[in-house]
Amino acid sequence: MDKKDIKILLVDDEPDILEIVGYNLSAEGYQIITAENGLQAVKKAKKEEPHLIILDVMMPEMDGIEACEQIRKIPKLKDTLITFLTARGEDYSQVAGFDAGADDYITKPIKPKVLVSKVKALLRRYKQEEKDGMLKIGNLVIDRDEYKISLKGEEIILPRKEFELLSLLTSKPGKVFKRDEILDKVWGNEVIVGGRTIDVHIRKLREKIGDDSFKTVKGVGYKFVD
Amino acid sequence: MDKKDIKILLVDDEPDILEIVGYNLSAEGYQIITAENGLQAVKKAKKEEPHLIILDVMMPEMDGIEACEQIRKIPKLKDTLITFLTARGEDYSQVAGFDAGADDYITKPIKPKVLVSKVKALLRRYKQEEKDGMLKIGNLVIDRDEYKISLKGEEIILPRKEFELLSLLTSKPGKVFKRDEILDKVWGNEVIVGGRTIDVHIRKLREKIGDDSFKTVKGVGYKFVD
DNA sequence: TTTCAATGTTACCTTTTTGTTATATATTTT
DNA sequence: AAAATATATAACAAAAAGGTAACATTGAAA
Repeated sequence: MDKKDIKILLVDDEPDILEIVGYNLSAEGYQIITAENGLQAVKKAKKEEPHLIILDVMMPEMDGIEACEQIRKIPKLKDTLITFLTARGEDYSQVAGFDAGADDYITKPIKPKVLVSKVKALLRRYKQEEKDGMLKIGNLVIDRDEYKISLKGEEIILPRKEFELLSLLTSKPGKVFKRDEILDKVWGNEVIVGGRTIDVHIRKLREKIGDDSFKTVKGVGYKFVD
Repeated sequence: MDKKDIKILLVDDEPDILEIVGYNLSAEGYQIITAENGLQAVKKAKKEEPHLIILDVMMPEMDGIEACEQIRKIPKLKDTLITFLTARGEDYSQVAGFDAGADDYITKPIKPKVLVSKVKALLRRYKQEEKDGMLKIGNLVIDRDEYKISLKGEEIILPRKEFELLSLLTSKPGKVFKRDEILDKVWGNEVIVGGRTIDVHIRKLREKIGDDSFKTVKGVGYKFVD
């Protein structure tokens, strides 16, 4: 993911802080959104789905700790990183913050260089965790990052379409994926392909992975089974 | 199976890790057992037969990989789930881990939320519940996602029309569905089919699911009963 | 009880859907 | 640009599903 695609939500009631922090992070190329209190923060987080939220602990309306807890309750934001801004020495904030589900904290007064490097570090971790695309099903290991699979330890490189098809089907073993759904997810709605295209790709997967792993549900679609 | 009946064996040489991971999993309601090295792990695994083993890769005495291999050799632990704890970026560990028979891995540093959700995901297989498209009626389970049903645990694959007919009738057990209604919902209004079509499909369902489940209401239609 | 319309049953036919192979057309790599 | 690799399609084969006709059976009303 590119830096310019990363959204950071900045929450503080002091405009000065918003500005200085915002400026420094913008300069790094991140997309910045701001909020002035916890309530606003929760709303904006839900709407914008930022990758990282920098939350001041002390704020009117709703403090950072509570905002953090609220945000953590929103399922789609479960992987969002949250870091607190706390005054130095406020030990309590740090502990409470971690309990509330924070990933890091930054102490005031803010030093731009420290801030930027912490943010970078956090997002690096985030990126890496996003890359944990390894999936094991039976004797099949699928590495979504490297576009390769291994079957009983044997590495197999699949062409893109085949890989994506496999990837889709294995994302929910047992579930029947309708032809429409497969076309949509693997080929994209816009592309119009012939009626036998999916079948042919399924056949290739069957050759490589094993016949029994792919079940046809006539009139509906295909499913992957363990 | 209830959460409190699920045993997890935690293996790490660092007490801190044992504590934090143990704490989080206990809080979820799992039974926790610990070991401090591979040797101990193998012994305890044999004795306690845990459902899941969380193994650190790097340990004194016997590392996680070897412990895993040993455990996999014990027949009664064939179905035990094993997940590794590895330092981030240790690609080798991951591959080796899967080869040794691991089911998943968790990267350090450990994020409690990630840990808990991974554990839950792994253990989901022990619990049948938690699926939306599932409908249970007596000894019949209808899985709309997988387009299959199971009768007394026996899996049956139904052709589409039969499945849809069954699906319709079971959507309101006891309710009589008029022939018109059935035609409309299963065949679609546009399609014109002969007068015996529904009957034939009902017959097929009766053959597969059981005669008594489908009652004829003469002059009206059919209903499904428990 | 008899009647008759509604439903059950069977075997068979038709249509639909999928599988398979060969071939054409991109696309990428060298 | 040539070669190698991917992807799509066409055309046919195979299989499964769906539908129907013809007859049997049922059960409620006369």
